[in-house]
Amino acid sequence: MFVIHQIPMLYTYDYPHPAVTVDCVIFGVDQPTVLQVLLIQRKIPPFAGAWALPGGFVGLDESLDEAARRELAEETGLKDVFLEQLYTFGTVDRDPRERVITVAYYALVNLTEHPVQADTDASDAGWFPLDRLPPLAFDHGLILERAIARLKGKIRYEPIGFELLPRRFTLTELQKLYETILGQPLDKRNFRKKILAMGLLRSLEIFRTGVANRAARLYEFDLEAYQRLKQDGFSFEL
Amino acid sequence: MFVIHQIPMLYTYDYPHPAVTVDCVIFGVDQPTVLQVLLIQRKIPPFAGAWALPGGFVGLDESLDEAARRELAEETGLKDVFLEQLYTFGTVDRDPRERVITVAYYALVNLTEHPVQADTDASDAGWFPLDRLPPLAFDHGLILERAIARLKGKIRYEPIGFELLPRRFTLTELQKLYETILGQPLDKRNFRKKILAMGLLRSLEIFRTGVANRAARLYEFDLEAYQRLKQDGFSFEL
DNA sequence: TCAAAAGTGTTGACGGTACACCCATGT
DNA sequence: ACATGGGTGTACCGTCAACACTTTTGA
Repeated sequence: MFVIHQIPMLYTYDYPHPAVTVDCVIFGVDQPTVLQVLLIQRKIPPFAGAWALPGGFVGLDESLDEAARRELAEETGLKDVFLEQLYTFGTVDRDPRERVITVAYYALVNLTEHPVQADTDASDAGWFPLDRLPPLAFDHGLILERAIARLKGKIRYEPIGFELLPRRFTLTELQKLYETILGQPLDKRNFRKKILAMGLLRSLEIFRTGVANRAARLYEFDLEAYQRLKQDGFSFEL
Repeated sequence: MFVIHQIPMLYTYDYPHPAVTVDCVIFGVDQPTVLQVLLIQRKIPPFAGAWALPGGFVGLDESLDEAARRELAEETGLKDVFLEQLYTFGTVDRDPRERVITVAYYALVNLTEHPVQADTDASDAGWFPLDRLPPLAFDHGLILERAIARLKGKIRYEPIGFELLPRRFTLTELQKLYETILGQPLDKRNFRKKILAMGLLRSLEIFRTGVANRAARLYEFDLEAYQRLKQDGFSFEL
């Protein structure tokens, strides 16, 4: 049985109409700093039981960005996060059912301030560290790979790493984050010098106490300062 | 009248199906170095008479990349060029007829070796310098802006500028190209030092003669050398 | 011989990297 | 007192930017 959905009144053109979905690669970190991705377990075929990126079909009355934000909220409860278009995947046989074109987005989330609800549709959701991934449905492994590459590239010259941390963080936490994403150790003194010299961090008179060592000073990312500097052709580097 | 086109047999899902197109931003240069874009004049509404990016609908049996290459060949005769996905545009009212999602690509072309045929469909095509653009149909102005930004960014850290030049070129031609794309003058001695030090250029024993000044040495881009270096974690810079 | 572009080196400033020790805190 | 992570400065080196004159060629 064919169901024709929402054909607009003006539609008089003999053009193909594929299905279009948005999928979201959602990165988060927890302590100790491990990069993780949010996956959802499929309940229905194809790939029933396999894990997949959260996502869904794009409505005719919503933009791609809106669709991505809606799906994100519906399936994980996340709102107001850093979200950016990644790439559009459109090979012919991505989905065994019919031709599906997928616009992939990626999002950065800090787990402490945006707790992720297991999704509303009663399918399982879970965080997976990048080195312990289950087999993924469709070509989602490919999408994830591309998202990781983008994250690694972008984090060097745009201050997006802060999205993954709680609003207040220590310099060591920030450094650990960079080390996990870039996959290489960084020199502590050089890292601090560089990041502080940029003038993007507000240093607070608050310290992380209750640990079995010297209390660490907390910092906040100073968005206004960043926007001011960016206008004068300032470039964030490493 | 509704025309339902190529509904696949497996199609039993009640999901919206927008139209999907690919559009191509094709950059070229001519002498003296001016960056130009290829545009096509529309014959039919909407936006009849206005200029637009070449492009067209994506078939259900071809990938997005294939569709972009096909449209490029059909409308301009160009083949085997540097082509890369740019961004996907999906706001709701981009096209007054119906919901259309457009996957934009950009291409770099050297005019001397790939002469562009006025397209086959008997509509006019033409090159426009970036500072003398006609009003563009749909949101093609937006797409073009994004393509320019991408080109400016990418040319600094990937050796794609060579795609715009003939196979053999002088260092001054290369420098002029970078100056136009980046929109700033570069120091001649520093530019030569840097670009030659990378070891990506094969220096030839051929000279550009017949000009009213000293003959300039010609160079070729050495693709093999680049691929070798890239594997060892080499990074092209400016 | 003139005009027009090709070609070529040096220096100083700056930023990046390498590197080791003392301090504060809780157990 | 000890274990754990917090916090700090310097010296060397390489890279980038600034800068001007001589050479070749055709008109």
